[in-house]
Amino acid sequence: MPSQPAPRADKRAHLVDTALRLFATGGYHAVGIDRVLAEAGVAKKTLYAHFPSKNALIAEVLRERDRRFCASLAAFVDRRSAPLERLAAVFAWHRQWFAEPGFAGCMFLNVAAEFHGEVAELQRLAREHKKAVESYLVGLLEPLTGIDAAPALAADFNLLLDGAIGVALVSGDAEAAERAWNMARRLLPAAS
Amino acid sequence: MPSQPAPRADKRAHLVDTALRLFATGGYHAVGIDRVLAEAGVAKKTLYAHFPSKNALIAEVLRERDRRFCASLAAFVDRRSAPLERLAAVFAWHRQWFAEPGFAGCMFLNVAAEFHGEVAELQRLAREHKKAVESYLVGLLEPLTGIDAAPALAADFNLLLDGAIGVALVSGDAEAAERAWNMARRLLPAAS
DNA sequence: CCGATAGTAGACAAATCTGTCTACTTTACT
DNA sequence: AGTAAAGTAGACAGATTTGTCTACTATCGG
Repeated sequence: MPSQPAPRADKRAHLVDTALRLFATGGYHAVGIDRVLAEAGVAKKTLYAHFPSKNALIAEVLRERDRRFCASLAAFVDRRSAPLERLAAVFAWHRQWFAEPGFAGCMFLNVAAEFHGEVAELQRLAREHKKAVESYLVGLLEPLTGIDAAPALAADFNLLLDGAIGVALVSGDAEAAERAWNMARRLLPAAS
Repeated sequence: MPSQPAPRADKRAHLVDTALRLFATGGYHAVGIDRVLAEAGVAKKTLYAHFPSKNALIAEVLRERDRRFCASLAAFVDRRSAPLERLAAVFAWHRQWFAEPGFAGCMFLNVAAEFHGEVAELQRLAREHKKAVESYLVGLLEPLTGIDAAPALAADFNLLLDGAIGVALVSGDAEAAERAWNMARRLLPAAS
């Protein structure tokens, strides 16, 4: 079998990894292609061999960010077994995230803020990510609230998480995650 | 009396007004100085006679946005007299805002997302705006919850509003404001 | 009426941005 | 070993960015 016809695909991953880090902490417009290339140690031609444009790179960065976000969150949650603790872990995970040194908000909220509407693909990726988080919350809520009440509460909790992100971004206060969790607990039907 | 030594100060206001509109719907990096000047019908030299840099213009835009935001919200709230209705009006005002055609999120959250940390002045203005909103919420909550419980609930409600802004921005759903208000009601100590 | 002030129009500088292209080098599979 | 794919370095084009500067014009107070 011909195995891989494109064996140099690790450069692409490194490029996306570097771009992810720089865009996350520096913003999409403020960080230029040349900066990403210099930091990654990759030639400009290689970038445009893998992606047709900067926006296409940003789109791939968002897809990668979504993968890492979901994987990291799920791993953190799966260290707990009790349903209420698993739900609490979502907020605790956010709290850790906010306290990271280079925290600069949610890449999906930020992309919506910077490109809002102009680039439909990026807007779509942002919407899909938030939808994925909400669906994940539904699964965590079902054991606690039953299958009927879970979707509405998941939307509520999703809003709480976005609110915590906004507060943490502007005020720099990682405790926003705890504030959101305290509100979430009070909104649960009949738990401690 | 010498009345006004600088009678041509209305150009400045027009400049800020145009910049406010364009930055709000187009983003800070994406909208260039030339675009603002063309739209305002003002010469470049006039801009730099009033402001030392683009960032200084952005700072003034944020100050103006804070003034208008607070004035518009207060006027909307003051049409009600019952404390609970006045509080509900805050969320209803946000709902109207989200449904406006060019809605593109909160200019203060967005400035934090685009410049996060680099430009200390802009970050400070964002933080102060959110603090002002929270203080306003304290005043609305005191008649409902007493003077002791109000500050903590105001911080909670502020987080709810930021969450609604985030959800509305990404999903385009103005109903996020109602969702936030329904959560807020459930968090009030002893109201309907 | 006249001079100072504030404005316009727009050229210009210097940097920076995305994206293309040429020439050379490394890598890997057969 | 040799060939084809993939990467590097970097010049280059063309547009766009912020900010400065020159020359001209309108307006207003005294």
